Amino acid sequence: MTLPDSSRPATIADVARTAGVSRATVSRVVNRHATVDPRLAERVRTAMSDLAYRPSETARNLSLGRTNTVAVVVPDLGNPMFQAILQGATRAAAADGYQILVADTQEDADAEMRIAIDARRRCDALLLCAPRMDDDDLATVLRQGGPVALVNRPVPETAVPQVSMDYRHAVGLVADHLAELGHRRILYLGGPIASASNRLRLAGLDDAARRHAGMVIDRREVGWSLDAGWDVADDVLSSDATAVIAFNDLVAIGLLSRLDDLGVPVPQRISVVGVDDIPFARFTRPHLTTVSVPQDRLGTLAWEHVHGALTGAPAAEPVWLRGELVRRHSTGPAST
Amino acid sequence: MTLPDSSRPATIADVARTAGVSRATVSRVVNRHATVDPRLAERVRTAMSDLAYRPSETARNLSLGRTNTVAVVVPDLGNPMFQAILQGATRAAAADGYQILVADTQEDADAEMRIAIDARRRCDALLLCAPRMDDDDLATVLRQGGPVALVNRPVPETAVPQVSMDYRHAVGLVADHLAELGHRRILYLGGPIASASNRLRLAGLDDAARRHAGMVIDRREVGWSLDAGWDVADDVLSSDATAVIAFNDLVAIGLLSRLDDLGVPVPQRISVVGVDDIPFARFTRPHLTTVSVPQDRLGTLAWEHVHGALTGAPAAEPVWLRGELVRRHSTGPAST
DNA sequence: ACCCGCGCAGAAACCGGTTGCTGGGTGAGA
DNA sequence: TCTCACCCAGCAACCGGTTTCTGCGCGGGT
Repeated sequence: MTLPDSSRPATIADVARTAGVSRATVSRVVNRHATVDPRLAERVRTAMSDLAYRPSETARNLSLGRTNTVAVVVPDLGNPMFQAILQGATRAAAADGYQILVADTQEDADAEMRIAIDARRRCDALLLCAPRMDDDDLATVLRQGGPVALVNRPVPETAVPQVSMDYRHAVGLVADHLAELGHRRILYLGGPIASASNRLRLAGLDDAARRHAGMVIDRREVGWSLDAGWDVADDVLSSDATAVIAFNDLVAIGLLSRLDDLGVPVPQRISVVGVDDIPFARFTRPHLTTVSVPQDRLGTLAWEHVHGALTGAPAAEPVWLRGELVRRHSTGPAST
Repeated sequence: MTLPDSSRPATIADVARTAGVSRATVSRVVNRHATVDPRLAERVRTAMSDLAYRPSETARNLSLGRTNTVAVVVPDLGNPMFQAILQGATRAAAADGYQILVADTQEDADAEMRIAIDARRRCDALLLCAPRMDDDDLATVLRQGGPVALVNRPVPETAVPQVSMDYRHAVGLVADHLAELGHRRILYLGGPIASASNRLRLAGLDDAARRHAGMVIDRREVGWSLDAGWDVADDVLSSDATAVIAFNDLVAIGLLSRLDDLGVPVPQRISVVGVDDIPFARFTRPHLTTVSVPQDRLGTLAWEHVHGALTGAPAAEPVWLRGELVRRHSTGPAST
């Protein structure tokens, strides 16, 4: 009997030879298939541990036509929103025995399709987070086949699983809150114009303007980051708005910080409200009024949809998640 | 000629049959190997695009014995530190044509070894971030073979690539800064006692106490989160410390927020300093004095080490990254 | 005693690529 | 014109598993 070279990882053939059985039998023992004679099984097991045998994932991927891996494609790994989704998806997938391949498109809408298709080829399914690509490209990706779930990118077809935050509703909540406090001149600091979630927010603002007579909502496009909020502070002060709705908590926090530096009292002079309720929102000065957005739920739900599709469950209906207003201290009665 | 079933993705055999050549030739065309007759190559290329052929990654993984994928194992995907490392590694790896498989051990030191070995089996290399496992388990993982890089977990063997933040040095910087401001009674709010980076900080504190006559550094174990900082505020105030060194910026920010709520003036009554210089540190009230830690550089460097190992470069020496003091407004002269 | 059926293990095909080796065809040189 | 060499494409083996199918052996029933 030729001893297997100990420098090379043991293969199923090594185990079979050592145990004096066929590869098929080793495979059956490993996968607890069918019935194998207990004594044979025992011989196989000792051979496996003697050789420190670990089945090759690569080989079984090919043989089974399945990788137990799912790709998550995000526009920017530095964005807390996508970090939360990634975390939710990773943990949920791990509980079902799946691994996550992560791809960061770095906000490049053109590269996005290529990256998504590439990632898809090594994985059983695809989780697209707020894809920036246009509808045509998205359709191309969907046509590649294999289960795909969309997060925060609603599309008309209901056949593809989708999970989205209802930002339209969320923005409505904060607008109503501000209206109740007597605000009529409101400034919206928008995020990436191309993003679907920004369009939803804009729709929510339109709804609100319709609901509340006399409400005027001016708009600026600033971005989604702390710095964006900081940079826009002077602009905000030179407007006649009594309240600001920020694209998200990051923008709101950046703005709050700058206003504080300038000695502007919030909410007495101006009210500021965010969206997302990220952990930091509770630790600002003043504490930020915002809308809770269960971001990790987005990831978890998206995983459940994909997992359902992988296990042959019927296609799930699109899901819209709604947040709740979190009243803290950055909003107050209108100053005039 | 039997038409390939269009519902099933085309394989290399389908392309070969359609183009009237052997699979070997198709493979050579795809990989631009050797010289292929231009007319044949053209026939193959049209066949490929007709059939929308995409080579199976799974199959080439098996054939080439390589997956072009690297596993990143982190204790907690919710921790900004690891998010930054992951981002750095992902982008650097993508630039070299590699993908990242991410695994979250959820701070479970026992499961960590299993997760790491599992992830390793599907990947070409392993990036372990601040592993919580003990030295024996770590040695077991390293013994599995394949390139491994350690981030923020120094080990004596220099053979294994490692990249670590020099928290010992960082803590020394803030301690010196506080000493200069006249502080002698200092409170350290420590993180997870098991973590290597906490031990480094403790060593840094010992160094500092030795350097500065009369300096007394008391210690509390509180954790690493915003809430941890918030919860410990009363305890801090009841101590006689004039300055606090927080485990990281999160703890510092949580503490600052609570102190602000309590009306405690910072830095007049007490100085607070963090470590990491996360983006939020610039937006607190008062702006947080801290030590810059290029967290994404950790990820980038770790990738470079792993990539070097994968391409047969000689083992790189362990790297220690040093930060710089970032003076902002949460520190001031000692109050007594 | 003979036959049938069943249970278990192995032979072999398969997953979809890559690659060493071989042989045929062509061109050049003598 | 004959020979030799070289270039290119195909055959077949291989990567390391899984699974179908087959055949052997044993037990029970008549």
